[in-house]
Amino acid sequence: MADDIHLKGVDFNCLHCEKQHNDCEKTLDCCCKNCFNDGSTNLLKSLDYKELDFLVDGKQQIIYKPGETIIKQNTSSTYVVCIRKGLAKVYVEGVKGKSLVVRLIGQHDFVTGGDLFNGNVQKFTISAVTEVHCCLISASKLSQLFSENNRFAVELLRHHTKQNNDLLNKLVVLTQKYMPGRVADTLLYLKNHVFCVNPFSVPLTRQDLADMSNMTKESLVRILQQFKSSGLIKTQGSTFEILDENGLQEISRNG
Amino acid sequence: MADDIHLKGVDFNCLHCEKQHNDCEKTLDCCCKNCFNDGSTNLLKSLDYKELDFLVDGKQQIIYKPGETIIKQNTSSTYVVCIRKGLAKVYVEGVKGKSLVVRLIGQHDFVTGGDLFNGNVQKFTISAVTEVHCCLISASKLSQLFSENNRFAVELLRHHTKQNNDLLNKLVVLTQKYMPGRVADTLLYLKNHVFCVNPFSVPLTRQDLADMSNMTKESLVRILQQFKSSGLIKTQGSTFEILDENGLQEISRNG
DNA sequence: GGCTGATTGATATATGTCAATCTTCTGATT
DNA sequence: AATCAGAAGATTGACATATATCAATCAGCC
Repeated sequence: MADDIHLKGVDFNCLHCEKQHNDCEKTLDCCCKNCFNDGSTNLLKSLDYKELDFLVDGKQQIIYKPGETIIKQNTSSTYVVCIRKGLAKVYVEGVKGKSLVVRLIGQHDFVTGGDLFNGNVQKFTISAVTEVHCCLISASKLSQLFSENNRFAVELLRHHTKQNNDLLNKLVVLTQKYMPGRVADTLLYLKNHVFCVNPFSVPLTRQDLADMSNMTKESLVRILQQFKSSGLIKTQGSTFEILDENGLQEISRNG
Repeated sequence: MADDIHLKGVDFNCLHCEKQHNDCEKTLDCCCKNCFNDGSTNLLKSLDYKELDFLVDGKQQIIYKPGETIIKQNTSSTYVVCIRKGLAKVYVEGVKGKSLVVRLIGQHDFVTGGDLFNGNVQKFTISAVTEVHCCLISASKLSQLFSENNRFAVELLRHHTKQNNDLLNKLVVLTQKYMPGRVADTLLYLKNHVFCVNPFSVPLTRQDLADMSNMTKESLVRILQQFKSSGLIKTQGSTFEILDENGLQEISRNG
């Protein structure tokens, strides 16, 4: 989720805000061109400035309050969402009222999938955990770029492929590991892929963490207590500290 | 998996076999141009003959015996596989020796995903259930087509999006439904998406069916017995007949 | 006839459910 | 700013149950 980007070309004033481009690049906070940077795929790098301008022209910048729904499962949407600020959860509303949190998205994450090119409905819900500033970009603009720049199409396919692989992995983790292994995976995911610092503060409820690990909140709490008394982690309210990452990885491996 | 296709253009002799094009189209058995027909996305239809020729030129046609591995998880591969004949299973080799069958592929199915554009390794294994005739096509050819034909890139993205949605659905089914619901889903999948006839013969072991439903073979057998005595299905060895599809769907819904 | 796979049964266990208590946060009131 | 009340979330415990495991028998098939 956090990755430095290198814009090609010379310095210029950002067309979408009053700052200098250098400021935009530094803060990664305002200029929407920075939205198209995904830690793993970096969709941005295959587009030049002209193409970026085309893409971000007419985008909508929206602010959501904690708890608000950004995209609702089973409604159709032809937007690509990219997060400028804040944390949101992507989850599937399953059977018997249960939810399954598939991933967390934060600054510069990019969400396609669901509908987009399918004409069907979204297969997941995205809702704001903290206040979220994000941009909505029309999907049709993406496809228009494909013929001009086939590297961009390949990047987008890469992005989808990665999501696919992540889902396959989640499928195995959630169905074949015991609870301690699943909680260990969730904790390692939070530390290494979402917050990227060690004592980290999680703006999620235990229920959310349980929905990420496919178990009840009671079970999650019990496993956390076990980890605490084994000296693997330290928790204080919503603050978590990983004390023994190797230990957690061991537990993750053994399922 | 079964879908009629309509090739555009006038009749012609197939360039890749000795038959007339009309025969190829009818039997869907020989001409590799028919490989690029996926029941749901129909990748073929966005390509013209020149582009198809480019794509299938230099493809490899291979035959695999039952049980043979076509693509092995954790090895890299830059091929797209399309099945000309036979049945294969796509599965993930998970933890503690467990396998999870993600989907079955048959005639005219198209498998991307895994590596392809990622430079990484495949995240799943494909192995032949019956004798499989398939074509391997170099992935780099696909990306070369993107700039000439952006509809093709969109179709490929659709294909990926559909796979993504299927995986999300499988995630919910396997984690949130009880065993009867999961077995019902597996049976309905076999009848409606794989074999498409009612009394159907399944060349899979009970272990395979259990791996599709995320349970042990013993549990699977027990559920099947329950379904039999409830009059929902009839089984005789590897032959299954769905007697009460609505009943199965009801069980699927209630988890 | 022996091997592989299918079925059935008895038992163990991981995990969920339900209920009670405890903690933390929030927001209104003074 | 301090206090308090209420609510929402977190934790703990006792119990229920879905599902796996292990072992034995049965059936089909080169």
